Formats: sequence, structure tokens, C-alpha cells
Amino acid sequence: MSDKRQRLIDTALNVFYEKGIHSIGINEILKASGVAKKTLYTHFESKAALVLAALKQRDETFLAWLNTRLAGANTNYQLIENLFLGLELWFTGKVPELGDFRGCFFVNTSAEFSTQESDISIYCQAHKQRVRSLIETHLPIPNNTLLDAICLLKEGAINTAYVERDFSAPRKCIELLQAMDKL
Amino acid sequence: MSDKRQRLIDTALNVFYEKGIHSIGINEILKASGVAKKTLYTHFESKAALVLAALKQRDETFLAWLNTRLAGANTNYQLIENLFLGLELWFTGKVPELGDFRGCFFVNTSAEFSTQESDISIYCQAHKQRVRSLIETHLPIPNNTLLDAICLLKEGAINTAYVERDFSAPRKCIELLQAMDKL
DNA sequence: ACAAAGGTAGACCGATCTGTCTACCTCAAC
DNA sequence: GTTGAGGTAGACAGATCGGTCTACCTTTGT
Repeated sequence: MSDKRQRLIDTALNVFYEKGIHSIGINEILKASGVAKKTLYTHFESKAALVLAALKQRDETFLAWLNTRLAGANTNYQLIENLFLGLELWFTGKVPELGDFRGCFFVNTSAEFSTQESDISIYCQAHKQRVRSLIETHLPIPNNTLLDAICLLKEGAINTAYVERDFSAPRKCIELLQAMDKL
Repeated sequence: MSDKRQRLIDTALNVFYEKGIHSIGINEILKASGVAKKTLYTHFESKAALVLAALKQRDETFLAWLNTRLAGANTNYQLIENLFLGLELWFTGKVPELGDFRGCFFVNTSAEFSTQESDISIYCQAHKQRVRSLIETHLPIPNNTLLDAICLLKEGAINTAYVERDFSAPRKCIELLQAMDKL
């Protein structure tokens, strides 16, 4: 039935994440997925709808991965290690389900869509909030200041890793947060 | 002479920063700048060359602004305040020369150009390194760990402010760094 | 006086874009 | 055994893309 739909979403996510959205045409996705154009437009009303579906897919995959990475932390420090060593694995291409690292898909996509009111921008914002909530629920000892620090450094690490190609960021974050947590 | 060239660069920077690059056509820049297409192509060999010129312009404007913001700090804490309160002004649209805030132009542009070897991606990387160097030279008491923390949090603040529309990030960064600096 | 350089407006080229449509195929349900 | 949903391939429409080019105008240096 609609395993075609799923194949379109998977392909779209891969291609959009790798090459951006505006620079890729629908035809390229059709070719890569081996699906007919008519089929695409029976499942999605527009390219934007496909983008949104790809974002949703990425959101779910990312949160699922993060959830297993963070599970089982007994101390705040352990959670910090789980998170940032996980990011390091992602950056260096060792997390197959996240694909070759090319920054944060949601940041990249926000950058391409200027109107902050669009569904796409709003979805990107919501994703970041879900990530924050997930980290919060795994924090053994609640600490809002620490949570802020973790989230800000996480964003810093991801963008520094991508734009500056500096993969040492996660280790630095761990050291900083370790010092902070002792306060 | 080539005040037309400058006008093209100014317009391109404004439009690209506001709306992204792949989603804007050359004709839109021509219309907004009131310059003929032939003139554009006598000064720039391609759209990519114009993008590079816009990046260079932004690089210079941003570094000049940052330089005056950071000047005169006598303590590391003062430098941190100068930097992050400056970011807050930027985010909230109170720095005319940086335009209405729409994230970091270099991060946004990197997101649109997938090949990491392109001139454009390399320029974005170099910009971030220049910003880091500038902060380093203004740090009254050298401290590499602190410098790392400042740069990571700065990136985190910029991206959080844009994607999550949360302008409270700079104040949080100041508090975190203030605590850290006491270690 | 005149050549060279820089400017204008905009027609034009070939490619590509999103999205629609025709014509036909496959297959499961009732 | 027919109907309807989902599939295929790909032609097509209309717009827009980056970039070239023609034809002409304006300014400046010598």
C-alpha cells in the first residue's frame, strides 16, 4: 500500500539533510526513491508537505536515539556524559540511524525558511523544545540552571562541529559542565 | 565608478540574510538595488561570487561591531558582559548595522551549501575563527578554557535565539560564565 | 575629439522548477 | 467480474532560474 509513502519520506529526509531543501528538486527525490511523480502528489499535497513529513521523521528518529542514549543515568554527571559522548558519536559518523553528520537538520531547515510563522519553522522550534524536555526527564537530580547550560552547550557543540568542523566540542562541554555541577 | 558594485553587495547581503540564498533569484536583487543585470555580471562572475562578496561584507561589519563592543574590558567578567549583552541587543533588533536578527548568516549559509570544500563553506569556517581570535585578544586575563566556554555558549545563544525564539539565552550565558570564571 | 570603461533596459537562451494530467497497469474486495 | 485504489512513465504547462547578449547612453582621461 503506502510503503511508497514511507520510502518517499526516507529518501526525502536523506537527500534534504545531505544537500539542503531549496537546492534539491522533487525530481531528484523521485529518481532516488524510484517512485512516480503522481504517487508523490497523491500522498503529499506539495513539496512543503513532504518537507514537513521529513522533519517529523527526523524528529522521531532523533528523539528515539537520544532517549536510549540518556536512559539509565544515575547522576547528573552520567547524564551529561551520555549526552555529549553521544553527540561525539553522531558527529564522527558512528550513529547509522542519524546518517552522515551535516549539522542539525532543524537548524539547517530553519535557515532556509525565512518566515517564522511557517509550519516548518514552528515545527523546528517544537523539536528543540521536545529535546529539552527529554533531557529534563532524564536528569536524575532536577536543576534548571544546569538544564539551561546543557541545552545551550549542546546547541553550541552541534553548530561548532558543523561550521568549524571541530569535533572536540563535546569533550569540552563535559569538562565545563562537570565543573559547573560541583557548584 | 563602482558604487554600483557596493550597492549590489549591500542589497545582496540584506536580501540573502533576510530570505536565504537559494530561495532568492538574481532578478530580485537587481530589482531591489536598481542595477542592470549586465552591470552585475561585469563585477561578479556568478551568483556564487556575489554570495562570497556578501559574506565578506558581513564578516567585516560583524567584526567591526564586535570589536567596538568588546573594547575596554578590564576584567574577564566585563568582557563576558560586553559580548553577551551585545548579542542581546543584536537579537532584539537594536543594532542597526546588523539588521533584523535572523540567526547567524554564516551558519545559515553553511546550511545551504552542502559541499564542505566550497569557497563559501570555507569562508564561513574562517569567519568563526576570526571571531574567536577577536574575543581572545580582548580577554584581559588569558584563559583558554574560558575562551572555549565563551565561544560554545555564544554559538548556543545565537542558534537558540533564532530557532527557539528565546532571547533570554545571553543572560543565562553570563550567569554561567560568571560562575565558571570564579573556579 | 574621441576612445575606453561603465552604465542602462531588457530580450533571449537553455535548463530546471513545482505541479497537473493522460493513459495504462495491478490487484484486492465485494 | 467489476470497480476503485494505488501504482507506473512521462509529457506537459507555466513560471523562474542563472547567465549572455544586443543596442544604446554617459562619463572621464588624454
